[in-house]
Amino acid sequence: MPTSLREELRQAKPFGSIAQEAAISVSRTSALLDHAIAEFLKSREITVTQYNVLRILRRAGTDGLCRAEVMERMIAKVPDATRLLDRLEESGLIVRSRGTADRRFVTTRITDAGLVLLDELDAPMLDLHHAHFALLNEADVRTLIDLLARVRACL
Amino acid sequence: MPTSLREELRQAKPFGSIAQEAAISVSRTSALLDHAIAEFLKSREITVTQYNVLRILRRAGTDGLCRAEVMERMIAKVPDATRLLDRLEESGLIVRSRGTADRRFVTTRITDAGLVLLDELDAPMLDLHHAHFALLNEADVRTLIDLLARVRACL
DNA sequence: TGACATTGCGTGTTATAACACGCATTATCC
DNA sequence: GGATAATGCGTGTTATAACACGCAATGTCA
Repeated sequence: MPTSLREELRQAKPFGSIAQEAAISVSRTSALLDHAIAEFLKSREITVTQYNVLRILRRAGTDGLCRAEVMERMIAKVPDATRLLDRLEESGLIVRSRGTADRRFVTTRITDAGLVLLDELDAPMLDLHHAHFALLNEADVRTLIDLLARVRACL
Repeated sequence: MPTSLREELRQAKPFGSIAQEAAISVSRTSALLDHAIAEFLKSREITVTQYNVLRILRRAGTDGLCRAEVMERMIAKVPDATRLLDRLEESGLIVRSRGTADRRFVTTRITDAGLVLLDELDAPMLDLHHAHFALLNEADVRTLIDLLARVRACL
């Protein structure tokens, strides 16, 4: 039997409603998952946000993406995109070049160094993800994914 | 049919594994839920983190809690607790007083102003939570809570 | 009872997030 | 085709997060 959320958060009284408990469950679980990922990525001198940007740019391939396209693919909203990309460029993991057709666009691409870093992280990250969901069988995981998608449908 | 995570994040290729898709689903859903809550609380000049502290202190009652006790009840880890409480004290929503028995402890209590603010927020917050899970019936919500608890069990 | 470790909290500093604004470039409309 | 608006991005500034360190109070043990 897994520990209850009330025990985890040392709550004496029950939640005000089941919807509230569900909302806090999602936040709490996400915080723990993200924290575990962040701790692992810290060993490679990279944040979760930076890691997600690199994954987006690897998917984009040699064409790259402009600033706004990268951001709309992010899991969480990032208002200060410019300086997030600045830091990745300083680290040599991405390069930027102003567009030729429309000079307002700045195309961002992942570098070889960025690709090497991501490739090294792929296996351990998959292991982490599998470990985090090890107590659920595949049907449970699919149910979870489906339920969460239905929550997002009205957001 | 709810939109798929791949569409939301504009991903052409499928996920590397179902565990990865589940992890990203949790993060994405949490980010959207938290963002909606944050936007609402912004109208009352308060952040989600501050709101959670106030709720913890309201539960604690007149005895209050020391800094560390508040933090272990938080949903997400907060390293800079002192100045978070500083800001709440400056806003007049909490008060702090150094302990008499053990002068290392600083007891934090919610003020009347803090209680009034929370009471005003209770109904709209419950409405928000119910709206966010409106597409799920009660059995679905309980399933979601249970699945997430099982994920946290090995974290 | 005095030296040492432990606990709880505050402070200083750096990095990042958040917000508003401004500049350059392109599209639109008369 | 020139004024105006819209778009995409960068910059300046303030607020908050994150990290390491230090101080004061208490516990521990010879």
